[in-house]
Amino acid sequence: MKTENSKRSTGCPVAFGLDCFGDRWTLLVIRDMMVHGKRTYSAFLASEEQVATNILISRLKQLEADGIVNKERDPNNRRSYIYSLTQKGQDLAPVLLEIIRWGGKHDSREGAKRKIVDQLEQDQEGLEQQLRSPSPD
Amino acid sequence: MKTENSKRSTGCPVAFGLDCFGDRWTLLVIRDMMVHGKRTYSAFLASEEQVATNILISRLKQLEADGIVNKERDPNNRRSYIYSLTQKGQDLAPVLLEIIRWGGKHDSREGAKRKIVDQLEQDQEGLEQQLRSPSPD
DNA sequence: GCCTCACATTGCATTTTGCAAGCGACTGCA
DNA sequence: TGCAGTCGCTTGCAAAATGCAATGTGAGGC
Repeated sequence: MKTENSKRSTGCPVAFGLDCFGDRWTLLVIRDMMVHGKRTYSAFLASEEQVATNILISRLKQLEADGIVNKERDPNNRRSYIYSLTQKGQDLAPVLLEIIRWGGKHDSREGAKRKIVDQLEQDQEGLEQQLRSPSPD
Repeated sequence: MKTENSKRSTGCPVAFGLDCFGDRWTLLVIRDMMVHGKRTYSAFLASEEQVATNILISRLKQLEADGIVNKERDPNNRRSYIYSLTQKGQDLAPVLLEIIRWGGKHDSREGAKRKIVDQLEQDQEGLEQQLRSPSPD
Protein backbone atom coordinates (compact mmCIF):
# COMPACT_ATOMS: atom_id res chain seq x y z
CA MET A 1 0.00 0.00 0.00
CA LYS A 2 1.07 3.55 -0.68
CA THR A 3 2.23 4.92 2.65
CA GLU A 4 1.41 8.38 3.90
CA ASN A 5 5.08 9.29 4.30
CA SER A 6 5.68 8.69 0.61
CA LYS A 7 4.74 12.36 0.23
CA ARG A 8 7.37 14.79 -0.98
CA SER A 9 7.69 18.05 0.86
CA THR A 10 9.29 20.60 -1.39
CA GLY A 11 6.39 23.03 -1.08
CA CYS A 12 5.74 22.95 -4.82
CA PRO A 13 1.99 22.91 -5.51
CA VAL A 14 2.57 20.61 -8.50
CA ALA A 15 4.47 18.07 -6.41
CA PHE A 16 1.73 18.34 -3.78
CA GLY A 17 -0.87 17.51 -6.39
CA LEU A 18 1.13 14.60 -7.74
CA ASP A 19 1.48 13.21 -4.23
CA CYS A 20 -2.32 13.06 -4.08
CA PHE A 21 -3.25 11.88 -7.57
CA GLY A 22 0.00 11.33 -9.48
CA ASP A 23 -0.32 7.69 -10.42
CA ARG A 24 -2.02 5.58 -13.02
CA TRP A 25 -5.24 4.94 -11.07
CA THR A 26 -6.27 7.66 -8.62
CA LEU A 27 -7.48 10.16 -11.20
CA LEU A 28 -9.49 7.45 -12.96
CA VAL A 29 -11.44 6.90 -9.74
CA ILE A 30 -12.07 10.64 -9.55
CA ARG A 31 -13.10 10.62 -13.21
CA ASP A 32 -15.55 7.79 -12.48
CA MET A 33 -17.08 9.84 -9.68
CA MET A 34 -17.23 13.09 -11.65
CA VAL A 35 -18.02 11.99 -15.16
CA HIS A 36 -19.93 8.80 -14.55
CA GLY A 37 -21.44 9.55 -11.16
CA LYS A 38 -20.11 6.35 -9.64
CA ARG A 39 -20.18 6.13 -5.86
CA THR A 40 -19.59 2.53 -4.81
CA TYR A 41 -16.61 0.22 -4.67
CA SER A 42 -18.24 -2.22 -7.07
CA ALA A 43 -19.04 0.56 -9.54
CA PHE A 44 -15.40 1.67 -9.58
CA LEU A 45 -14.32 -1.93 -9.96
CA ALA A 46 -16.45 -2.25 -13.08
CA SER A 47 -14.65 0.60 -14.87
CA GLU A 48 -13.27 -0.03 -18.33
CA GLU A 49 -9.66 0.11 -17.25
CA GLN A 50 -9.98 -2.97 -15.01
CA VAL A 51 -8.36 -1.81 -11.81
CA ALA A 52 -7.29 -4.57 -9.39
CA THR A 53 -9.16 -4.84 -6.11
CA ASN A 54 -6.13 -4.23 -3.90
CA ILE A 55 -5.13 -1.17 -5.91
CA LEU A 56 -8.67 0.19 -5.84
CA ILE A 57 -9.07 -0.12 -2.11
CA SER A 58 -5.65 1.38 -1.44
CA ARG A 59 -6.47 4.39 -3.65
CA LEU A 60 -9.86 4.88 -2.01
CA LYS A 61 -8.24 4.79 1.42
CA GLN A 62 -5.58 7.26 0.34
CA LEU A 63 -8.18 9.60 -1.20
CA GLU A 64 -10.14 9.45 2.03
CA ALA A 65 -7.01 10.08 4.10
CA ASP A 66 -6.20 13.07 1.87
CA GLY A 67 -9.69 14.49 2.36
CA ILE A 68 -10.62 14.22 -1.29
CA VAL A 69 -13.41 11.70 -0.90
CA ASN A 70 -15.81 10.95 1.89
CA LYS A 71 -16.97 7.46 2.84
CA GLU A 72 -20.26 6.73 4.57
CA ARG A 73 -22.59 3.82 4.94
CA ASP A 74 -25.37 3.38 2.44
CA PRO A 75 -28.56 4.02 4.44
CA ASN A 76 -30.45 1.64 2.17
CA ASN A 77 -28.00 -1.23 2.20
CA ARG A 78 -25.93 -1.89 5.28
CA ARG A 79 -23.25 -3.86 3.46
CA SER A 80 -22.57 -1.00 1.04
CA TYR A 81 -20.67 2.25 1.37
CA ILE A 82 -21.17 5.48 -0.54
CA TYR A 83 -18.08 7.38 -1.65
CA SER A 84 -18.54 11.05 -2.49
CA LEU A 85 -16.33 14.00 -3.37
CA THR A 86 -15.50 16.55 -0.71
CA GLN A 87 -15.05 20.21 -1.63
CA LYS A 88 -11.37 19.47 -2.11
CA GLY A 89 -12.29 16.66 -4.47
CA GLN A 90 -14.82 18.77 -6.39
CA ASP A 91 -12.12 21.39 -6.87
CA LEU A 92 -10.31 18.88 -9.06
CA ALA A 93 -12.98 19.40 -11.74
CA PRO A 94 -10.93 22.05 -13.62
CA VAL A 95 -7.86 19.79 -13.58
CA LEU A 96 -9.90 16.94 -15.02
CA LEU A 97 -11.47 19.24 -17.61
CA GLU A 98 -8.09 20.44 -18.84
CA ILE A 99 -6.82 16.87 -19.09
CA ILE A 100 -9.95 15.97 -21.08
CA ARG A 101 -9.37 18.97 -23.35
CA TRP A 102 -5.73 17.98 -23.87
CA GLY A 103 -6.55 14.33 -24.45
CA GLY A 104 -9.33 15.28 -26.82
CA LYS A 105 -6.98 17.44 -28.85
CA HIS A 106 -4.04 15.08 -28.98
CA ASP A 107 -5.44 11.56 -28.90
CA SER A 108 -5.69 10.64 -32.55
CA ARG A 109 -6.29 6.93 -32.03
CA GLU A 110 -9.28 5.17 -33.51
CA GLY A 111 -11.99 4.82 -30.92
CA ALA A 112 -11.10 7.96 -29.00
CA LYS A 113 -14.24 9.09 -27.22
CA ARG A 114 -15.36 12.50 -28.37
CA LYS A 115 -18.65 12.89 -26.52
CA ILE A 116 -17.37 14.60 -23.40
CA VAL A 117 -14.79 16.56 -25.38
CA ASP A 118 -17.56 18.00 -27.57
CA GLN A 119 -19.61 18.78 -24.49
CA LEU A 120 -16.61 20.62 -23.05
CA GLU A 121 -16.22 22.73 -26.18
CA GLN A 122 -19.89 23.65 -26.20
CA ASP A 123 -20.54 24.42 -22.55
CA GLN A 124 -17.54 24.39 -20.26
CA GLU A 125 -19.29 26.11 -17.35
CA GLY A 126 -22.20 23.71 -17.46
CA LEU A 127 -19.93 20.69 -17.67
CA GLU A 128 -17.84 21.85 -14.73
CA GLN A 129 -20.96 22.26 -12.59
CA GLN A 130 -22.04 18.79 -13.67
CA LEU A 131 -18.70 17.29 -12.66
CA ARG A 132 -18.86 18.95 -9.26
CA SER A 133 -22.18 17.34 -8.37
CA PRO A 134 -22.56 14.46 -10.76
CA SER A 135 -25.40 12.03 -11.24
CA PRO A 136 -25.09 8.53 -12.72
CA ASP A 137 -25.23 8.45 -16.51
CA MET B 1 11.77 1.30 -18.30
CA LYS B 2 8.17 2.15 -18.99
CA THR B 3 7.33 0.28 -22.15
CA GLU B 4 5.33 1.77 -24.98
CA ASN B 5 2.74 -0.99 -24.88
CA SER B 6 1.92 -0.15 -21.27
CA LYS B 7 -0.67 2.24 -22.74
CA ARG B 8 -4.29 1.61 -22.07
CA SER B 9 -6.68 1.85 -24.98
CA THR B 10 -10.14 2.55 -23.71
CA GLY B 11 -10.47 5.73 -25.74
CA CYS B 12 -10.98 7.84 -22.63
CA PRO B 13 -9.12 11.15 -22.90
CA VAL B 14 -8.30 11.05 -19.19
CA ALA B 15 -6.75 7.59 -19.46
CA PHE B 16 -4.86 8.80 -22.53
CA GLY B 17 -3.43 11.70 -20.55
CA LEU B 18 -2.48 9.48 -17.63
CA ASP B 19 -0.67 7.15 -20.03
CA CYS B 20 1.51 10.10 -21.02
CA PHE B 21 2.08 11.87 -17.70
CA GLY B 22 0.34 9.82 -15.01
CA ASP B 23 3.24 9.03 -12.74
CA ARG B 24 5.23 10.67 -10.00
CA TRP B 25 7.93 12.20 -12.21
CA THR B 26 6.87 13.08 -15.75
CA LEU B 27 4.83 16.15 -14.86
CA LEU B 28 7.65 17.45 -12.68
CA VAL B 29 9.94 17.46 -15.71
CA ILE B 30 7.27 19.37 -17.62
CA ARG B 31 6.92 21.76 -14.68
CA ASP B 32 10.69 22.32 -14.71
CA MET B 33 10.53 23.19 -18.39
CA MET B 34 7.50 25.45 -18.12
CA VAL B 35 7.90 27.13 -14.78
CA HIS B 36 11.66 27.16 -14.40
CA GLY B 37 12.67 27.26 -18.04
CA LYS B 38 14.96 24.26 -17.66
CA ARG B 39 16.12 22.64 -20.88
CA THR B 40 19.00 20.27 -20.12
CA TYR B 41 19.38 16.88 -18.52
CA SER B 42 21.59 18.25 -15.79
CA ALA B 43 19.15 21.06 -15.00
CA PHE B 44 16.32 18.53 -14.57
CA LEU B 45 18.59 16.39 -12.44
CA ALA B 46 19.16 19.31 -10.10
CA SER B 47 15.46 19.72 -9.33
CA GLU B 48 14.39 19.83 -5.71
CA GLU B 49 12.64 16.49 -5.84
CA GLN B 50 15.86 14.58 -6.56
CA VAL B 51 14.89 12.38 -9.44
CA ALA B 52 17.19 9.40 -10.10
CA THR B 53 19.22 9.42 -13.32
CA ASN B 54 17.67 6.26 -14.73
CA ILE B 55 14.15 7.51 -14.06
CA LEU B 56 14.93 10.91 -15.57
CA ILE B 57 16.34 9.53 -18.79
CA SER B 58 13.48 7.06 -19.16
CA ARG B 59 10.91 9.84 -18.73
CA LEU B 60 12.70 12.12 -21.19
CA LYS B 61 12.77 9.32 -23.74
CA GLN B 62 9.10 8.57 -23.19
CA LEU B 63 8.17 12.26 -23.49
CA GLU B 64 10.13 12.45 -26.72
CA ALA B 65 8.48 9.25 -28.01
CA ASP B 66 5.07 10.72 -27.15
CA GLY B 67 5.85 13.92 -29.06
CA ILE B 68 5.66 16.12 -25.97
CA VAL B 69 9.28 17.23 -25.92
CA ASN B 70 11.85 17.71 -28.63
CA LYS B 71 15.54 16.89 -28.24
CA GLU B 72 18.27 18.57 -30.25
CA ARG B 73 21.97 19.24 -29.92
CA ASP B 74 23.09 22.41 -28.21
CA PRO B 75 24.70 24.49 -31.00
CA ASN B 76 27.01 26.13 -28.46
CA ASN B 77 28.16 23.01 -26.66
CA ARG B 78 28.35 19.81 -28.64
CA ARG B 79 28.27 17.60 -25.57
CA SER B 80 24.93 19.06 -24.48
CA TYR B 81 21.37 18.55 -25.63
CA ILE B 82 18.48 21.00 -25.50
CA TYR B 83 15.06 19.66 -24.59
CA SER B 84 12.11 21.83 -25.54
CA LEU B 85 8.33 21.56 -25.48
CA THR B 86 6.48 20.75 -28.68
CA GLN B 87 3.05 22.25 -29.35
CA LYS B 88 1.59 19.15 -27.70
CA GLY B 89 3.77 19.82 -24.68
CA GLN B 90 2.92 23.51 -24.53
CA ASP B 91 -0.75 22.56 -24.58
CA LEU B 92 -0.22 21.02 -21.14
CA ALA B 93 0.09 24.53 -19.70
CA PRO B 94 -3.59 24.75 -18.71
CA VAL B 95 -3.38 21.34 -17.02
CA LEU B 96 -0.36 22.47 -15.04
CA LEU B 97 -2.03 25.77 -14.16
CA GLU B 98 -5.09 24.04 -12.76
CA ILE B 99 -2.92 21.69 -10.71
CA ILE B 100 -1.04 24.72 -9.37
CA ARG B 101 -4.34 26.42 -8.54
CA TRP B 102 -5.59 23.31 -6.77
CA GLY B 103 -2.34 22.75 -4.90
CA GLY B 104 -2.23 26.40 -3.95
CA LYS B 105 -5.72 26.24 -2.52
CA HIS B 106 -5.41 22.95 -0.67
CA ASP B 107 -1.79 22.64 0.42
CA SER B 108 -1.82 24.04 3.91
CA ARG B 109 1.63 22.81 4.92
CA GLU B 110 4.29 25.14 6.22
CA GLY B 111 6.63 26.09 3.43
CA ALA B 112 4.10 25.80 0.64
CA LYS B 113 5.28 28.06 -2.14
CA ARG B 114 2.84 30.81 -2.90
CA LYS B 115 4.70 32.84 -5.47
CA ILE B 116 3.43 31.17 -8.61
CA VAL B 117 -0.01 30.70 -7.08
CA ASP B 118 -0.27 34.45 -6.48
CA GLN B 119 0.95 35.12 -10.00
CA LEU B 120 -1.77 32.80 -11.28
CA GLU B 121 -4.46 34.66 -9.37
CA GLN B 122 -3.29 38.02 -10.67
CA ASP B 123 -2.68 37.29 -14.34
CA GLN B 124 -3.66 33.85 -15.55
CA GLU B 125 -3.42 34.71 -19.25
CA GLY B 126 0.05 36.17 -18.87
CA LEU B 127 1.25 33.22 -16.83
CA GLU B 128 -0.08 30.74 -19.35
CA GLN B 129 1.78 32.51 -22.15
CA GLN B 130 4.89 32.49 -20.00
CA LEU B 131 4.59 28.73 -19.40
CA ARG B 132 4.18 28.07 -23.10
CA SER B 133 7.46 29.74 -24.01
CA PRO B 134 9.36 29.94 -20.78
CA SER B 135 12.69 31.48 -19.99
CA PRO B 136 14.99 30.48 -17.12
CA ASP B 137 14.12 32.11 -13.82
C1' DG C 1 47.68 13.20 -22.79
C1' DC C 2 44.88 13.78 -18.93
C1' DC C 3 41.07 15.91 -16.48
C1' DT C 4 36.33 17.35 -16.22
C1' DC C 5 31.64 17.78 -17.77
C1' DA C 6 27.24 16.21 -19.67
C1' DC C 7 24.55 12.49 -20.77
C1' DA C 8 23.58 7.89 -20.14
C1' DT C 9 23.80 2.79 -18.65
C1' DT C 10 24.22 -1.00 -15.35
C1' DG C 11 23.47 -3.87 -11.22
C1' DC C 12 20.98 -4.81 -7.45
C1' DA C 13 17.91 -4.21 -3.32
C1' DT C 14 13.36 -2.46 -2.22
C1' DT C 15 8.70 -1.17 -3.30
C1' DT C 16 4.63 -1.25 -6.07
C1' DT C 17 1.70 -3.53 -9.23
C1' DG C 18 -1.14 -7.17 -11.35
C1' DC C 19 -3.63 -11.17 -10.81
C1' DA C 20 -6.22 -14.83 -8.58
C1' DA C 21 -8.22 -16.70 -4.71
C1' DG C 22 -10.57 -16.28 -0.46
C1' DC C 23 -13.10 -14.24 3.69
C1' DG C 24 -16.67 -12.20 6.75
C1' DA C 25 -20.81 -9.49 7.01
C1' DC C 26 -25.05 -8.90 5.14
C1' DT C 27 -29.32 -9.64 2.02
C1' DG C 28 -32.95 -11.78 -0.55
C1' DC C 29 -35.45 -15.58 -1.13
C1' DA C 30 -37.47 -20.31 -0.48
C1' DT D 1 -34.39 -21.06 9.12
C1' DG D 2 -31.25 -22.10 5.79
C1' DC D 3 -28.42 -20.95 2.09
C1' DA D 4 -26.82 -18.98 -2.23
C1' DG D 5 -25.34 -14.55 -3.82
C1' DT D 6 -23.52 -9.85 -3.24
C1' DC D 7 -20.50 -6.35 -1.28
C1' DG D 8 -16.39 -4.59 0.46
C1' DC D 9 -12.08 -5.99 1.41
C1' DT D 10 -7.71 -8.99 2.38
C1' DT D 11 -4.01 -12.14 1.21
C1' DG D 12 -0.25 -14.50 -1.38
C1' DC D 13 2.82 -14.38 -4.81
C1' DA D 14 5.07 -13.36 -9.29
C1' DA D 15 6.34 -9.51 -12.22
C1' DA D 16 7.49 -4.86 -12.97
C1' DA D 17 8.91 -0.25 -11.53
C1' DT D 18 11.67 2.43 -8.49
C1' DG D 19 15.67 4.12 -5.71
C1' DC D 20 20.49 4.04 -5.19
C1' DA D 21 25.24 4.00 -6.18
C1' DA D 22 28.69 3.01 -9.28
C1' DT D 23 30.40 3.03 -13.88
C1' DG D 24 30.76 4.13 -18.95
C1' DT D 25 31.18 7.24 -23.07
C1' DG D 26 32.23 10.89 -25.85
C1' DA D 27 33.37 15.90 -26.21
C1' DG D 28 35.95 19.67 -24.78
C1' DG D 29 39.40 22.23 -21.97
C1' DC D 30 44.15 22.83 -20.68
